Formats: sequence, structure tokens, C-alpha cells
Amino acid sequence: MGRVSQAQARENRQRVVRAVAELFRERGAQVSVVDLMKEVGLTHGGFYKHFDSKEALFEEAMALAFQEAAAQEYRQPAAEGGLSEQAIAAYLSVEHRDAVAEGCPVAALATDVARGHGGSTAQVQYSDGVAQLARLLATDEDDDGLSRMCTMVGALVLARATRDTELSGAILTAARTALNTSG
Amino acid sequence: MGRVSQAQARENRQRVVRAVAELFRERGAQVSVVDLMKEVGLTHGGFYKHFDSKEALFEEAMALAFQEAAAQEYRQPAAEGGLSEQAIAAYLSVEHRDAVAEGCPVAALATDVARGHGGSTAQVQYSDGVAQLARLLATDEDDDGLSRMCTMVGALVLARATRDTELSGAILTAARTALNTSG
DNA sequence: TGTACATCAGTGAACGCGCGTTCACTGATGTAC
DNA sequence: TGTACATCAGTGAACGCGCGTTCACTGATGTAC
Repeated sequence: MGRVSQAQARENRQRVVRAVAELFRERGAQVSVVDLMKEVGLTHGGFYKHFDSKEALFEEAMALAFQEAAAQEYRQPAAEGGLSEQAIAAYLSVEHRDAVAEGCPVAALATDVARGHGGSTAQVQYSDGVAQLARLLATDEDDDGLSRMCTMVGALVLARATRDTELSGAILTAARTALNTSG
Repeated sequence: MGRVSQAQARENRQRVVRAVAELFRERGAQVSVVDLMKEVGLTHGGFYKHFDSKEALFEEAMALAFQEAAAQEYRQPAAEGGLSEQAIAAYLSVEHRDAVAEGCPVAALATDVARGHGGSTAQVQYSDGVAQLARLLATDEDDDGLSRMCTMVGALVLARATRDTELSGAILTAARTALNTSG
């Protein structure tokens, strides 16, 4: 194919990171270099022109996932502080449940981070992401948002694991109801 | 080594299933046949005398994990119905957080099941496990236990992912407090 | 109970395959004049 | 602006390795007499 412009190369690199940020949430560490390069229309050979190793890419992708998550609609706080009822409904929606790749990385990557995939810097990034999400949920000094975050993340994770059963929707509904009545 | 008695063979087989039921929770599908046979003191060659395939073993191990979980101490209901405060405290303890292999499979395997590892029968077994856990948490007709289960599972999963930070203990405490005051 | 033979649990080498990574090569891009 | 050459993004074959699985073999166990 021959050399490609610097701008094109930068864009290709960015597309790889973004693709992995999504594939990572969907499949965890189970993404091969061949697959991810194919995902952006390239062959695997050029991978190491951009990244030192697969793990280095994973760390970068994890950072991007958390960075982009901060701008998600389900993170818009209500005027009076705390997340709005709509934001919580968006987080606990069937759409969010089914869109793992673009969804909350705190919910999608918890088990991977706990198992040590993605390296040790991933753990730090993840913890920061958790703290960030909790802060959005905090309402006053009596509620640091942590237990509400547990309910939301737990509901999303469980709804995804039971996706093809009627339990899945019931879980989302139950969590939504509990969060709106208690907060 | 030569042939081994039928009783010994049965015991060996059972030990493999039990070992995998634990390794599975700890590492997900990332357990090699060589590793798991080594875990029980055997070599990999004999594996297929006991199981049709690695996936078949995984399904059996998943079944065992849920079966054994039903007998865990954190599942003892209080006299008046619902889980006792002690049972909830045990579930949300640092000990349970650190003992993934012997801990609640609903929390340990959620992401794996959601990603389709362990086969389709695993999804059914998992959903049954979720329903079972929720039933333990139900207190009356107004509370089916689902939202409380989300809080518990979410707390355990998040505490594990943030294990080396001070956030981890705070998450467990916050969830424990929330569950005891609202139920 | 003892003997002779069939069975089969466990062994370890071997298989084909996909993985992460390396490398010689290509040829369009970037740059020096 | 044009030309000549160096650069380097991307290609595809190749590497060593670990994986799931197969198989010929071993020898103690199980069984028929």
C-alpha cells in the first residue's frame, strides 16, 4: 500500500484506540491484534508502528473509555445536584443494557479490572472512574452516592447477564423504582 | 502410572469439577486444561477420559458453583423472612470480597455469562441463581428483593475492582448501611 | 481363594491452530535543494 | 515550482509459544473362571 500521510496515520491510530475502547467493554481482554486491526480496515503487521504492545494499547483504550464516559448523557446532573431522574432512567434503560460497547465502563469492566487484566494503571483509572460516578450521585453530606452507585451498576451488570430472560427487564425496573423513591 | 480404582477415578473427576468451579470464578474462561489438571495433581492427557470438551466441563462446574452457593452462610434467612443483618454483613464483608473462588457466583460470573462464555445452558443456570438470590432477599409483596440484590452484587463487584484503594471498604460499608436502614 | 486376561484411568508426545510479535519489503509522502 | 532522495505507514510471511484435542502406550484394577 505504501506510505500514508501523517494526518491519515494519526487518524488510523486514533481509530484503533477507539475501536479497542469499545471491543474491550464488549469482550474484555479477549481481543486479538488481528481482529482489532481488521476492525479499522488495516492488517495486523502495522500494529507495532503505533503501540509498544497489546497491553499498552489496552491501557490507552481504558483511559479513553473513561474519558468519553464522562460526557455520556446518563451523566448529566440535575439542577439541584445529583443525577436527574431522566439520567438514572437512561442508565437503567434497555438501550444502555444492550449497548455495552458504548456504555458505562464502570459496569462493563469491573470484573476485568478485578482480575488484573489491563495492567495496574487500569486499576487506578478504574477507581477514579468509580469515584467520579459516585460524586455525580452524591446528593448531600449524608449520602456520598456509593450505595446508589452499587444499585445502578449492579442492576446493569445483572440485567446484561440475564438479557434473554424476563428477569432482565424486571431488574432494571426494580432498581429504577428504588432509586427514585429513596433519593 | 497405570489404571486407578473406579472410586479413585470418580473422586478425581469430582475434584476437577470442583477446582474449575473455583478457578472459573477467579479467572473466567481463562483456565487452560493443562492448568486445571495440574491443580488436582494430574496431567492434561487424561482430561478427555472424563469430559467431552472443556466447554462441557465449564457447564458442569457452573452448575456446581450455583448448587454449592445455595448452602453458603450468607444465604441463611432470618426468622422473619428476608436475609438477616448478619447474612448481609457476611455478603458485604472484606472476607467475601477477597474470596472470589469460594464466593457468590452471581457476583463473580455476571460479566462472563453476559459475554456468552460457558455456553447457553450457563445463562439459564445463572438466571436461576439470580432468581434464587432475589427470593432470599424478598421481604413482602412490595419488595421482590431485586433492587436490594442489585445493591449487594454491585457493591461486591465494585469493591473487588477497587480492592487496593480505600474506596473499596467505603463501598462495602455504604451498601451495608443502605441495606440495613431501608429494609 | 487363586490365576489369567480384559479393561481403562492416567501419561506424555504429537497434532493443528491462533496468538503476540518481528521483519524485510513496498511505495506514497515528506523534505532538501 | 520541480526534481531526487529519504522516510516510514502499512503489508504479509514468518517466528515461537500455548492452547484444545488426539492417540499409542502403561500397568494396576476389575472380572471370569
